[in-house]
Amino acid sequence: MRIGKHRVTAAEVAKRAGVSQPTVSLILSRNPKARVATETRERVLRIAEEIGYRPNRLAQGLVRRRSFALGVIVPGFDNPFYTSILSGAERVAAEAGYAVLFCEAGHVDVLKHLEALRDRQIDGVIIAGIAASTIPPRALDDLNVVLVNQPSDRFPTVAGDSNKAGELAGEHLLSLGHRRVAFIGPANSIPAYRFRERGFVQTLRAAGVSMPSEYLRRDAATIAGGYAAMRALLAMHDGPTAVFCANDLMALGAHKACGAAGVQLPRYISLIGCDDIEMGTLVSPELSTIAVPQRELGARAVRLLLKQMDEGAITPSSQLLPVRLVVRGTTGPVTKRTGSAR
Amino acid sequence: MRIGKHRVTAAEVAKRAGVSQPTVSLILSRNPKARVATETRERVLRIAEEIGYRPNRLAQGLVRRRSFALGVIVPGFDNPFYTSILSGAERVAAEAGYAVLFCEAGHVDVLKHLEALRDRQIDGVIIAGIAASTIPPRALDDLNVVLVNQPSDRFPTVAGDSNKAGELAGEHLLSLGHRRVAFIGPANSIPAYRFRERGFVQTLRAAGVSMPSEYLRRDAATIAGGYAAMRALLAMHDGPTAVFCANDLMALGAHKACGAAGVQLPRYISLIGCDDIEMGTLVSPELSTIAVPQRELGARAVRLLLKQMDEGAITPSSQLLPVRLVVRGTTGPVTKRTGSAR
DNA sequence: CCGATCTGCTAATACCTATTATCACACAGA
DNA sequence: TCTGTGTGATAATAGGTATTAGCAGATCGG
Repeated sequence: MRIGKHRVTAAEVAKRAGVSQPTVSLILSRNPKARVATETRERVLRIAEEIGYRPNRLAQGLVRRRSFALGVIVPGFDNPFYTSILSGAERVAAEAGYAVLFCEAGHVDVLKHLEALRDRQIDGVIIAGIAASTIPPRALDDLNVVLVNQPSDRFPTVAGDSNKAGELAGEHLLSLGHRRVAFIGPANSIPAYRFRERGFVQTLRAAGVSMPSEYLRRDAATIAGGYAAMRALLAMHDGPTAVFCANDLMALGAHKACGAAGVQLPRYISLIGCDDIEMGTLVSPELSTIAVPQRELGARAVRLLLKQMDEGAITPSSQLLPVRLVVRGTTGPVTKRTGSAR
Repeated sequence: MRIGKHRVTAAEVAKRAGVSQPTVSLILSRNPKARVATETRERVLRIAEEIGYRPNRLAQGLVRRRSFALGVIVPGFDNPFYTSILSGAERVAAEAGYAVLFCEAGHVDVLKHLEALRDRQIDGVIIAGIAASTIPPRALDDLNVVLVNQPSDRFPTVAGDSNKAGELAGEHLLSLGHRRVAFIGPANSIPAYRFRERGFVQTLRAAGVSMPSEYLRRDAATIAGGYAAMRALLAMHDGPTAVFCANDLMALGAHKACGAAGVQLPRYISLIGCDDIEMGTLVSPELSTIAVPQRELGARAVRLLLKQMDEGAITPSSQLLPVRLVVRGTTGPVTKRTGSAR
């Protein structure tokens, strides 16, 4: 095993400065209770700087029972939505001197990840895109947790307003005159997707539009899933004139299915997604969607976690971030033809 | 500051088992040199299991001078290429019991990241997408480093065969009859991009095709960069009939620029990228590209790192992974018209 | 001149594990 | 009985920091 060269320790700084190690520690940790002569402080700081002393965070963590590291658990990297969250989280964490231990569920069981994080005396965990209800409650005992995009009465949460997202999508399609409207969502749904669906369906119902059960398609929350679901809708005799997808990835799959079937968007079908990932602007026509502030979700989750740790209180607060309708090219007024354009 | 409940320590296991803490440590760490009575071993293991003992990795790291954590530094998450690498790396690392500290350059300076990793007694670092030559050599002293997608005589590397990628792209375009061929690449280039460019240009030259300097466009390695570069090419009087982009992100930007300008692909222009990210299959026509095994790059980088650490030797080996031409919809035979289709 | 208070620092210890040296003991051989 | 040899455990310590209690000396009030 390769071992790095001799590390500079606080004891070494102490020796050179002619003081004791605790004095160095007191000065470096800027403990306000510490009374240190200005002259001594400056000498120690100078020497520490000179020989490049940096406290060993492992030793620090051991004695302070704090590792200055956070864990972020996401379902996977296939969906840019989560990588953006991660990106936002890492920025804030790094600025605050925290490391981010990143865990992809799916590769390794979530429980294993949680155990590994616990072994590292992790200071807090952010869970995004995984339903907390699927995690045994005691696996999260004594852990600082912040959930992203799902409600909880046990942990603080940061979420985009999923219900509102569904409403906006519904209102938008209704305002364009659509009445035969379908929904494509994932099979075993995490809370955010359920809310999007609910807000959508309720908005339709409030307008007197009901969604037949065969308009409700469930498949994997991936491009392929959206593709398959849209194919099924296109194959119907009385297909919808508009489709709302639970996330942009599925919407892009649906977009592709329309392209493959020669169904023009938005002429024959209006399509709207949710998330606002960059990929949506690459396809033609560009994807209409509901924008969710992904980076901001990650950034706020970390801030909330840090705050929670400092205060020591688990205040199940929940932040709901606003979402925004983004009209691009895949939604348009309903046409007089039948929805099925095959 | 919130502190977790009493942690189960080795000392506690020892007390309950009626042995000393070192005995527990010897048994749990499966030290082969340790001679322990079978009866004692089983008792200790049973009790450890019962009360849920797990060694504190910070304490372990302190004494063993090893943290069982790796750092991965990537330029950012905008490019799925790097998230795939990260994903591959995380899988292998997690299976081997290593944590992945993930660092996004750009947010925080690379040197800051490296210092932070060092403070955590990191066991090794994987650097992807950042030219090692831009990092002060001594910032990497005494660090186990593996570079991804760039050559080095100092560190082991894992890379896709970038030169070959350029050659494949060149051969493909030549075989379709193209002679007016352009290249779009990033401005300040990391090595992989330079090799792609070189392989491409040399292949053309070997076939007697030279690339005029105005066909060589440089811009940011993003969608926007590719878009701008392609716009410039489209605006030319004698534009190219085929374009090779240094990565898929730029190619997708170029794709979009063609769409916006009403230039049909591949009828008026053939377009080929490099990387093979999933987004390439979403656009229509789908993007032809050179596939680089991204997950495999990440996975191998970790394996190489682990091997290097175990052996204690810095053997600057380099693995070159094969790349593959993927013909989709954006490349086709050259037509008789002039390349400029505006 | 004596206790009280303050100042600036250090001794001692905790955090939790891994590792080396050593010890008590039993047993075999001479 | 004494020496030698395993066997199975432990004592002691290291690893690098933070923290609490306390100490020596100075200053001060009475």
